[in-house]
Amino acid sequence: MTRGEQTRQRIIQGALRLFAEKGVDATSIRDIAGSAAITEPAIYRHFKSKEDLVWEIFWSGYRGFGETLRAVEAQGGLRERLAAMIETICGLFDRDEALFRFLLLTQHGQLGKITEREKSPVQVLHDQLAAAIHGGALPKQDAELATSTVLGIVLQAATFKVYGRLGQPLSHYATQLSAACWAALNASAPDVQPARRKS
Amino acid sequence: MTRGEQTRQRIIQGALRLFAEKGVDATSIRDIAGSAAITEPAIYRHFKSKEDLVWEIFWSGYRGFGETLRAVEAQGGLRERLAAMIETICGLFDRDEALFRFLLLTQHGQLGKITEREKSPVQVLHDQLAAAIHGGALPKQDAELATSTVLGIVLQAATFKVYGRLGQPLSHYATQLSAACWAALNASAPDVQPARRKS
Amino acid sequence: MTRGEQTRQRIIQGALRLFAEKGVDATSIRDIAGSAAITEPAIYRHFKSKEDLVWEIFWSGYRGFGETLRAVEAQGGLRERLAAMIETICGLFDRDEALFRFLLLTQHGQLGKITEREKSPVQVLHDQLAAAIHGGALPKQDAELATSTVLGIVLQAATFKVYGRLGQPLSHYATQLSAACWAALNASAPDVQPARRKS
Amino acid sequence: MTRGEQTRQRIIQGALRLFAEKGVDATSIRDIAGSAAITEPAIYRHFKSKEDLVWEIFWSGYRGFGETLRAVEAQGGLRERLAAMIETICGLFDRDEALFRFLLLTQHGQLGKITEREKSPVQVLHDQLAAAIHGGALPKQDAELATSTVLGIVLQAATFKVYGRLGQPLSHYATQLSAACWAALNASAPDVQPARRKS
DNA sequence: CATGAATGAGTTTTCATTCAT
DNA sequence: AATGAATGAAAACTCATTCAT
Repeated sequence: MTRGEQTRQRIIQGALRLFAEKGVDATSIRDIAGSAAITEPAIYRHFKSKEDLVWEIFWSGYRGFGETLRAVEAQGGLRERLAAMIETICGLFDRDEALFRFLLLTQHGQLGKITEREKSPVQVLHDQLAAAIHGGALPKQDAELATSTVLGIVLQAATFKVYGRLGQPLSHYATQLSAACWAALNASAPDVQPARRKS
Repeated sequence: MTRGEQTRQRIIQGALRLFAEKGVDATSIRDIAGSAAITEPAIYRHFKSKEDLVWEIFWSGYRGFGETLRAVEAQGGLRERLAAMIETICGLFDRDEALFRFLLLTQHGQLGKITEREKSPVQVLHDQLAAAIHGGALPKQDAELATSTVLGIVLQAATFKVYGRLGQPLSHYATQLSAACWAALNASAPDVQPARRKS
Repeated sequence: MTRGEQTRQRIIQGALRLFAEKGVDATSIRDIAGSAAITEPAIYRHFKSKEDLVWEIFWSGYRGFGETLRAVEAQGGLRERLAAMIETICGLFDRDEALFRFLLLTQHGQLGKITEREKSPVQVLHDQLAAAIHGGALPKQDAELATSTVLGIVLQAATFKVYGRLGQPLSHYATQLSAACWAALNASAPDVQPARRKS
Repeated sequence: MTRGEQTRQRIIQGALRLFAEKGVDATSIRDIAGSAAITEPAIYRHFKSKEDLVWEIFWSGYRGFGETLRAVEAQGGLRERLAAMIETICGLFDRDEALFRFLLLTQHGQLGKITEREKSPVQVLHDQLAAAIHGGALPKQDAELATSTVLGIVLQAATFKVYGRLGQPLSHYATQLSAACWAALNASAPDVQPARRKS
């Protein structure tokens, strides 16, 4: 690894930590330079702009996440694949919480820039579920809503973990999360009237 | 409503829209002043600082949200109350998407400032679920995780809606969402081995 | 004159002096702020950007110059009008050498931005000469070249004055300049072979 | 020509083009390096500093210009020599417009550095005219003003050419320019009252 | 002879905020 | 209740230049 590449990595790691802590906008180039023990202009030898730096970190994480998800063994039933995916996600979270937090925080600003739809983790999940619904492995339902549900169950747990509402590493909850997802995906058609609001 | 109060409302509405669109940090006092058709210093007659403005909008929305949730008729079984809550949340989203987006986006920065734990919407939900688990209306499980699951299912749907992945108003999906939540909360203990990852 | 307008004038005067001395690029906003005894950001209350400031000074001077030229009494023969114009130009130079120098230095960067052709001093001169040529008051010749010649004679004298090659105020040379211009405009067709170069 | 010398020439040519286009201050070392297809520090192997590079290009052009002018055959009458000089200048312009533009633009900043007065093109012209005035070949007049007039007529034509106000190569206008110069130099004493300005 | 990496000083510009009116 | 003018601090970024290799 060249000296330049080392510096680049230090910038990325420092930036990632700061972004996860304070958010992108609240992190200045000066902060990042400090965290990588270089001067501010040195950053511009490695990244064209702050925006570029953010995007590079975001996309490499997001795409890497999607690729890891896609690499989950395709054999076994959907139930098993789902469990594997969720376990994978939990593992990624536990291994690099800063990256995860950054992705969660930053998605709103960056999602619009993605053109390559196929490599996004959301899309990987969606395609699996859509295929299962189409193939009869899951009850007929809106594939987008199904994706949202699984994603929500897992990501909200990650968020709770970040805020300290969950005490164990996320992986500890993986089986419970996948059971919850599986149940939600197989929920029978609703037959209940919601209670009325007061007043 | 006095003239001052009218201005104050214009500031809040303008700020809310901008915050939801671009985020708090990317919105300047100048932007807000422009959106309320006043000058920048005039804002300081109504709010002590930008931080104060953000907090005031956040907290009134967050608390109002919690109160609305708590106002859901306490009678009826948990299933019905849950359905009512979810329908309420979906309704709030559809009625004021900007506020909802703002709350979602901003929670990370503001949640730490909340001292009054009991009024938060998360807490309302948590308390209901914890009581149900304790009372046997739901299987034994971690109440925090249960809260996370319900919250995740609903909020992720809202997020999907924001990104245009769901076509209908959120209320349209309310019954499906509460069915999914109910199923997830009643998921039987897991008995499946996840598939192994490739390589 | 309001306080703001006073500041604006101080900025313009300071900037003009610095621009004439060192050129636009070599003059920083900090320099200008210093010369107007205010802080740097205060400039931005009066001008949108440095570019805007430069343009505003340039165009108001350039246009004012054109207007003054156009205001020269239209009666009298061309000879008299030309003399009056040249005297006017010399007077303007002597009255505000910094402005003149700035216009001379800066034209290369700004001339392209001019849309309103009619108010430019060059155009005023051109139109007069073109009319005279067309009307027979001057021998048939390229009007652009005629304009260039008159302009060159006068502006180069101004340049020489700036560099200290001419000792008197420019006005002192006005009659000589206009005699030279008149002669040049009436030059008979050339009948001379240029000498050959050595080697 | 060694490789080093080739690089040096590429730097000079690239810099010259950029300087003529955007001006010296607006051209960065990075721009120049790019235009010569080398890296920035490589420039410092050939020139001590940016200032040095500018000066070297300026002075070699300016001096070469003076020398070329001085090389014009000394025999023949003044009229012929003047015509030859002007034709030479026009030729130089047409052959290397970038150099000419650069000299015109940059003179203001560099002229002060010239110590060797005698080789400058302005001085060559001045000396010829001064001798002619002194020897009676031209009417008595201020030699500086005479120099200014000839210079102005020619250089303004070059400027008009640069701005596209003249359509032909400059050489095409050479005879007309020298006729104009000759006439201007022989202008009889003025005997006209300038018209009065309006109001 | 040339490069990759870095730097100190500086650039223009924006920010949240204050003050006199 | 609101404005015009101003400010201190900081933002992102560029510049000419140097140094080790």
